[in-house]
Amino acid sequence: MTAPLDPDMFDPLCPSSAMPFRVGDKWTGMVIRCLESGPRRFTELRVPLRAVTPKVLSETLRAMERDGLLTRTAYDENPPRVEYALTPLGRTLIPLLDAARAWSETHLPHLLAARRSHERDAS
Amino acid sequence: MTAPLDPDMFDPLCPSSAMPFRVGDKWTGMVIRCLESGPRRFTELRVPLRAVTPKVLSETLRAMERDGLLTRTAYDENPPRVEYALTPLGRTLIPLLDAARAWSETHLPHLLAARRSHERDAS
DNA sequence: AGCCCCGGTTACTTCAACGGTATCGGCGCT
DNA sequence: AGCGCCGATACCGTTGAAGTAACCGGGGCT
Repeated sequence: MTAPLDPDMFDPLCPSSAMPFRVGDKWTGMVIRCLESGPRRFTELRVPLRAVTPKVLSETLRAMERDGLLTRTAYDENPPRVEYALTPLGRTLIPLLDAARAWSETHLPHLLAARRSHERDAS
Repeated sequence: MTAPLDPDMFDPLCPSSAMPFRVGDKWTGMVIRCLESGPRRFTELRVPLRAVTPKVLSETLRAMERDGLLTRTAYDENPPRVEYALTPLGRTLIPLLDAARAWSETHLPHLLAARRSHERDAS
């Protein structure tokens, strides 16, 4: 068992939504970050990703499974238990996420400043 | 003047549309690649990006200008001339595009293979 | 009986991105 | 006069991702 996920891992105030790049669908990158440290259950993923409705999360997970980025393992227990785990292929995306994060830390403020100054022009 | 752009720089058969990441809007990454070697005119950009309608291209360019990724310079000549050039900020995205391309060359075939095998399951 | 848990699904709606076609203004060329 | 060039813009339609809200089944607990 790995440590619990921080509910504020993806602060709504985090400007990641303004990042000029994306891995897969809107939430794919965050799912990878959540699974980086080990397999997680559906409900466990919903904690840091509480902004994502179950429908969208399950769509995202099924798309990632289809693309071989993660595996879905259902255990025939009660209550039901399903675990999602990154595949080696999924893990190859982690360096890209790291690069994206590093870019954001360095350059995103410039981009946002440019955007704001254009908003001022328009007003 | 830089060398003319290859009309097949973005082959429609190129699986870039299946890439699991994106920089900005759909065409932002390709615009950066087009401007990497120097400023380009609107019509010049339309050659390799002939799959993009002028409307969408101009939207993309204006969004990038707003975000400080490129500059738009209009010369008061006849016929009109407008040049787009990457800013230093825009150039900082090039290493990310390189990383994305390297990932695709190495791993995209695996992803596409996984996707195809799932299609087989569904059929 | 009634409620909770887990891991979703279903139906409906909203919204922005994307795309297609047509058109514009100013000038020069023939 | 008519056409073409350049760099767009206007109008409209399509698409697909995302969001909202409600619900499901099977078992266990009280």
